[in-house]
Amino acid sequence: MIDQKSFSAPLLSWFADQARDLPWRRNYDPYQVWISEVMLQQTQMDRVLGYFQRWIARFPDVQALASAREDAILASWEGLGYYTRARNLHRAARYVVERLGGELPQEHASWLALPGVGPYTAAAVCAIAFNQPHAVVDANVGRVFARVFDLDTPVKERTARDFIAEHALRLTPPGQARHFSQALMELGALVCLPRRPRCSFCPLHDLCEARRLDIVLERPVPAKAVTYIPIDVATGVLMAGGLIYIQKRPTTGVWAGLWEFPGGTIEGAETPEQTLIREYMEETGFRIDNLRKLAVIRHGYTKYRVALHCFCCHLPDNTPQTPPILTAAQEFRWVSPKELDHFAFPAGHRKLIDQTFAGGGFCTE
DNA sequence: GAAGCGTGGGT
DNA sequence: TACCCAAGCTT
Repeated sequence: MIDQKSFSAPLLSWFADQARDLPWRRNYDPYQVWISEVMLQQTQMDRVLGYFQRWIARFPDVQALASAREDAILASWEGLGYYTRARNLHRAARYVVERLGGELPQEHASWLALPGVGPYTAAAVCAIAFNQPHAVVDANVGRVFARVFDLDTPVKERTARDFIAEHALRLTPPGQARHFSQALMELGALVCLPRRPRCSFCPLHDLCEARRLDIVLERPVPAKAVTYIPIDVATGVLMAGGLIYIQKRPTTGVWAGLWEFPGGTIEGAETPEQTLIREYMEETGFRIDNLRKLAVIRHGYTKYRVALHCFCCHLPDNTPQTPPILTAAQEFRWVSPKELDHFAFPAGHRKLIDQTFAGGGFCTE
């Protein structure tokens, strides 16, 4: 079995040389480490950096986050996806301020108790911010270990997970948890890549069993493939008097708490226009007319691949602007095109906004 | 354990 | 184009 020093020494040396200069690595402020870890869940570094800088400027510490409004938090998160993460950050910050005297915990178990903090994030924050030894196992580390130890089952399965966690902890040198845990993830992100591994640059080259057997691309063993479901959806920008109707989604489910234009899935033999008229009636009680096609926007979320059929639409003359019913939203507003920037929208709807109102407003009649 | 929860970039 | 991929958590 590989011993601690022969594994960690070349890895730490590589990390000291190759680690990226990331904002939270300047002083390892626990708040910044926490935010970065949550932002990085299920996404990649390049995508996060801009969001992180804007977030820290706007919510520089846990007190600022706790006292922020949820709409402002979601607006700062718009485009990152998995919006429950942002709502849980808000809940956790309020808990820390109200129950923990505004001090972030330093105990692994206390972190685990915060909303949105699971096994990975609790271990990562304690290792990276406080230099405590924990097994910090993300998808990168899973891939590195699957290759170095030639694991022949998917890394998400129990036996492989337990093996990886056990050895990640065993191989952590005393007093080096901060650097060791990051080095493993950094190696997975920069060298031990999924499809184009750069084995000739790898500090673990001589230890790697998959490399020795020349089966690096066969590790890790893939989990069951996801099947995607194509759907057609209709949505419409309702205009009246230069203002736009928007509504806030429920507190649970997909895009919880985000704002959107009404619409829904095209059923059976419906045309997109028929769907939109039906959905407006079901969701708001508005009887829309004068539909005009704007665009078809393609995007995906979770297991769905969406063709979003977009319209501009209006209300008949003398229609009251308060929706008679509101079955798919917490609240509604009429806003100017400029004000749309202050609300968080799902990515598909934001694309629609960018296309429709680029250059000062097209659909304003 | 499985499913729900987003998004954009790479190949 | 059509996949595949990513520093996970919750229910």
